[in-house]
Amino acid sequence: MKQNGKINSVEKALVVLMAFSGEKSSWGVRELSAHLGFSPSTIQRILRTLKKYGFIRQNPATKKYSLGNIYFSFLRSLQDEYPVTRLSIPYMKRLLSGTRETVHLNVIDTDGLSRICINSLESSRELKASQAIGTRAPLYAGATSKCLLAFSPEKFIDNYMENIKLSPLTGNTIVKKDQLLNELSMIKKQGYASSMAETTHGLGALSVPVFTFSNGKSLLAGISLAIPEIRFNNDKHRMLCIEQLLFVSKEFSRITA
Amino acid sequence: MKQNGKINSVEKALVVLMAFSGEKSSWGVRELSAHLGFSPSTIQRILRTLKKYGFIRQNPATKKYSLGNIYFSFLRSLQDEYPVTRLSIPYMKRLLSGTRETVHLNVIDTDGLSRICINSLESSRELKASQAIGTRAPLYAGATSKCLLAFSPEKFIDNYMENIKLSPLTGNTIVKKDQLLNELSMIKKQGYASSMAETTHGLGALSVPVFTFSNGKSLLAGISLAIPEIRFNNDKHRMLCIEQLLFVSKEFSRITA
DNA sequence: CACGGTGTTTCTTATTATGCATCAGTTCAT
DNA sequence: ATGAACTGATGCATAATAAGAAACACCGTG
Repeated sequence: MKQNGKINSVEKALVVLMAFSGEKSSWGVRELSAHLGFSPSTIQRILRTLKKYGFIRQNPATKKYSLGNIYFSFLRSLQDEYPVTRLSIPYMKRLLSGTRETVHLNVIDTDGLSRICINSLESSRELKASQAIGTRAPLYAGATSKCLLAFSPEKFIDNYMENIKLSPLTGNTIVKKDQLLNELSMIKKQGYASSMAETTHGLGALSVPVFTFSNGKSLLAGISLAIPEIRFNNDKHRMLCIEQLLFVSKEFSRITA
Repeated sequence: MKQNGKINSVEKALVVLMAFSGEKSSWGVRELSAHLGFSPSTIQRILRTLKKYGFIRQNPATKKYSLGNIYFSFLRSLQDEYPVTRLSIPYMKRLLSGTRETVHLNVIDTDGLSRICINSLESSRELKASQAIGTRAPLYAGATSKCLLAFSPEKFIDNYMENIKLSPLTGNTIVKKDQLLNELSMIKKQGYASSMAETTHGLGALSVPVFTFSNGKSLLAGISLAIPEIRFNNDKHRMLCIEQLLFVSKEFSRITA
């Protein structure tokens, strides 16, 4: 995780901050110093500043640092940023009770290269897919990604396809561009996207788009079901899921029309 | 909002970042410069760096800056920080369906001076209280705050009472320390806290504590119902709410025992 | 009691953040 | 059209400050 190249103090602070978003949520000064390759004194000073503003906290007993409460304040503003989060809640609930599968809401990330999960309702079944808020995946793999891509403006798709390299995440990931383009046009025709184990082994997914019509039709987000393979392969169950998704996709558009 | 006194570059970046968590979620360079009192070039450079790491985004059309998607990644770590978030979900759902009032989960903030809302399920009624995630309130006003304070360790309460000044938020806010102390001991006796319009006009609240027993009994969070005055004054409804809260408080403690 | 481990601080130097002035667009009223 | 008044973005010289080595203070432990 060593950083190389010139990097200014603000960047260092952000890198330090991001270290708390990964697998490890609690760090000591020297530990983090070793991990990031900045000197302990630098790390210590950055941590002190971050602490001062509530971005991280320090356990008084163990002296270790972990994430602070300030992020809860940002969440509220993010929901302003994505009104779709609020609007989609009733539909997601209906899907959860109607299919008993994990429902999640995704948007194309600002980078234009990945989708990011911005809301999730988990199935109450014993065997279920989990899809945590904040999860990212490349925009070419998985039903949700393909769905978002398929219903994006043509020039976005063209630009994306030109610049992307399709590296496989599993054996099922689509790696040929013409195959992906074919899939996209099919998705657009049938109104939903489907995938099996394109990002994660044993996990299938179904996804539909939701639109806004405030100034011209434009894609807001994708609503998806994440379904364990064993249930995904049950044709009757999968059909039921697809039906409900298509219904939600249509209903949602009525609201935002 | 002018900043005075010495402030280093990292601090400036954090102040800039925090400007996006408030009422205004979208800023231009000079606009933010005027608001914070930093020079436009400084603001511009900080914004560029924040953008580079995904903390903020820039609208390509309007050139304005707003919050980025990175915060969703922090959410997962925050849930590690507060396992109570996950644990309390089924109980909160039960309360919502049982009372049809807005349910929210709160913890004492790191500063030891306020409570912060870390989860919320909104009532589906037409007239309802809203309690957004990230909301803060001083630890002396409102049912939730009083509840959290009442069930904190004695030395914490003592220290708090010594240093705090009770400024009224509404006409109903408790401003006398001995009166507050009396309330606290009563809350501890009856197992729940109650308030009417102590922080917001027309809004009542009921709150119970949830504990962990992992190493000695200690307060984890407060679960609360936010209830519009008209329904709060209905004795039968209020009693029902209190009953259900007390039940949840007891049940939760069985889980963490 | 010394050792190895924390987090934290001091101090000097060299790095780098700063703000002025300027550039490069956009918008809008003339 | 044209120019004025915005906007965001940047090059440059200088002054402010971030950085790193080393030391300090503290805490358990062998």
